[in-house]
Parts: sequence; C-alpha cells; structure tokens
Amino acid sequence: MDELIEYIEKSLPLSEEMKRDLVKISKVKHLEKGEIVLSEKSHRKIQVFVVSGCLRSFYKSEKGKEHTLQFAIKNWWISDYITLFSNANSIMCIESLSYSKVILFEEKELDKIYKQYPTLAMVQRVGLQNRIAALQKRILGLLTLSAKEKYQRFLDEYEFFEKVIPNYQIASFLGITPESLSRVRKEIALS
Amino acid sequence: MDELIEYIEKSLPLSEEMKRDLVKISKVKHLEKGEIVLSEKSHRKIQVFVVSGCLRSFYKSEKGKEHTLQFAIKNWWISDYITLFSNANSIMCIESLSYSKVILFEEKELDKIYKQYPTLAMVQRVGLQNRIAALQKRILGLLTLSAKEKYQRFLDEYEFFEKVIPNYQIASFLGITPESLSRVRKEIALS
DNA sequence: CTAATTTCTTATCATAGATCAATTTTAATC
DNA sequence: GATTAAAATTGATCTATGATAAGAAATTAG
Repeated sequence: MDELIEYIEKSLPLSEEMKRDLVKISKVKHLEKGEIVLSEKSHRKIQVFVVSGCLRSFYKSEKGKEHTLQFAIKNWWISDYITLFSNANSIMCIESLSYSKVILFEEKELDKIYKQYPTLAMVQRVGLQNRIAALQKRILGLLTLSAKEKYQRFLDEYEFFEKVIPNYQIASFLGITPESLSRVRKEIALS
Repeated sequence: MDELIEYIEKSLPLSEEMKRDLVKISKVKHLEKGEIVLSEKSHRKIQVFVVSGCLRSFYKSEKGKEHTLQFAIKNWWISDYITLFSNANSIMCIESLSYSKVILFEEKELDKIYKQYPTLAMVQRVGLQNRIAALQKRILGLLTLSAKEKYQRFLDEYEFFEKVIPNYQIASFLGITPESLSRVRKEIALS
C-alpha cells in the first residue's frame, strides 16, 4: 500500500488523514501467474493498481477468441472501464501474467474519496486525461497502421514491459492473428 | 453560451459567480459548413463545445489520407485530445460538417476554472470517464468486427446524427475504404 | 529428467477488403 | 437551370492477413 501512496505523492503530498482513508478502502492482493482478478461473470466495479508484476484485461468473444484491451505494469491502473463507467456490462477479464502485487478498490469507495478530497480528484483527472490521449493514439494506430507497423510501435511503447507477455497476447492486442505476428517477427528479424 | 450552462446545469446547479467565470473564458463561434476550427498547424490547446450542428476531428496521413477520430453534435465536446493531454503534437484537424454553433475554450483557462470549482471538476470527471468507456468500446469494435458489423453498429449508435456525414467520412471513421463501405451498404440494402 | 502442455513457427490455401479506373449520382456554384 | 465539382457506386484485379493444419520449440508439471 505504501507503494501507491508513494506513487500518488509524486503528484500530490497526502495528509495523514487522506492516507488513512485510502488504506481503509484498499485491499492488497498477491497474484500467481495466470490468476484471474476479475472474471467476466462478476460485475463488480473495481479498480486495480499494480504495485509489481504485469496484468492484462481482455474480452473473450462468443467464439472464444480473446481480445486484449490493456496491459499494465508497476504504477499503472487497470480496470474494466466499460463496466466501470458505463452501464453496459462488458464481459471482461483481468488476469495476472506473472507473480504480481496489486491493490484493489471498490469504485464506489474510491469515488467517495475523490468527492471528499478534491485535490486527489485533480490527480485522478490528469490520469483520466492521459488515458484518453493514449486511447486516441491507439485508435489512430488501429486505423492507420499495417500489422508490421503496429508491432513495431508496440515494441517501442512497451519496451519496459520485460518479456512476460506471450506473443499470442500481443497479437490479440494489435488485432492480428498469432500467425501473422509470427510472420511479421520473422520479416523484422531478417531485415 | 446559455446552452452550455443549461447543459451543465443538468448535472450541477451553477452559482452566478461560476457562470460569470465560465462566460469570461468562452468564445462563441458560428461556423460555415466545411469551416476549420482547428487546423493541424496551430498547436493551440482548445476544447470545443458543440451547441448545434455537427463537427468532426480527423488526422491526415502523410499520403493525404484522412482518418476520422470523432464526430460530435449538440452537447458534445470535441477536441484534439492527443495535443490537449499529451505533449506529442498530433497533426489533427477539426472541421464543421454543417452550419454549426460552438463555444471555444482555451484548455489553460478551463483548467483554472476546474481548480477553482471542484464541483465543476467533478462533472468533468464523469465526462472523462464516459469518454474512456466509449473509446474502449470503439477499440473493442475495431479489434473484433468486420466492415459490415462496424457499419451496422455505427448506424445504431449514430442514428441521431441526421444525414450530414458523408459516407467517405464514415468509412474513414470505421477504418475501411469508401469503396468497401459502398459494397457493405449495397449488401445491407439487398437483404 | 521426462512427459505433457502451451506457445511459436512454417507452409498452403482462402478471403475480406484494398487499389485502380471508370461511371453514375448527388450536391454546390454560377 | 446549366455547369462544375464532389461523392458514391461498380467492376476488375491484387494483396495483406486470416484460416487451417502440422511440426518445432519452449515452458510447466510431475
């Protein structure tokens, strides 16, 4: 939990009271590789802060195909934003890709805190804005890039993600098949 | 300007002081069809609130291809979120698709207001969250749907957009060519 | 260390959607 | 309303990527 506080304090010094309230609603959890934090069934509205390790959120289509929405490492938030912020119930999963430590929050509780401490809400606001910019960039990428270009951009942007993400998940993040990704990788290796 | 205040007041009653401050930093503008609000060159950070009419934001690739990021009508905000919220300077354009009335804000000024009036910031926060959910949904659609399915979903979601958006712009929003869209439309018409 | 899974690669073939080019339809302008 | 320009359609290819299948490599479990 100290890690989250430390992280927030990069943007905003927290009073003892704020810290106490944050801790009160948080739940630290250790995850094995492959462990599911949030499954498609449960419509719990939770936000996940990653202390260490790596997680991903994905959607499984009727045909059983997985589509990765997000990867997250240390100091990132990951959640099912569709369930969280709209009333539609998306059928999303969040799973851990390695041994990870996370902090869980019920959206409702977190929201109360933001209402109570506007300065904290300000920090979150900046986070939301950054996320919007990132999502827009991703959409632009999906609209404009070829499989190869998407993968190369991925390598650039996710270089600090260590090698814990299997390629088939990267493919599902880029919107291509594992086979295509494999070809692209070969092509890059040969050049 | 009254329209924005009226719109905000659906979520939050505004004090006279708040209204005054909002008006102070706003600039109402009337746009002809085809008029550009924000061009790729100018790196002004502005937010646009649509009072009436219809606008779109798009990116023009090196090869001159246009890719539409967003359409917006009455009561929507539209901006170049990439320039706005990240330091990358995206080369984005916002143009009016019909006669429109909009209200412009300098991001900086708006930000000051949010800092000054936390309750207003709360309203914006909800707006940001909704946008994130919408963007995630769009990404999911781009990852999972065929051209036909994307178009059908578009028709559902944008039915209230009157018929002011030319098909080639819809195509550029869906990530397909105008020719493909035309074929999809024909197929739908025949079934 | 070996066996069993899971992931990755490679090859072949199929196809949705792109590209190019020409025509028709619709809308804008004088 | 006639002329011009913009947008939409259609047809004929072409191509990037998907689908299927099978073997190789890597990881996990016993």
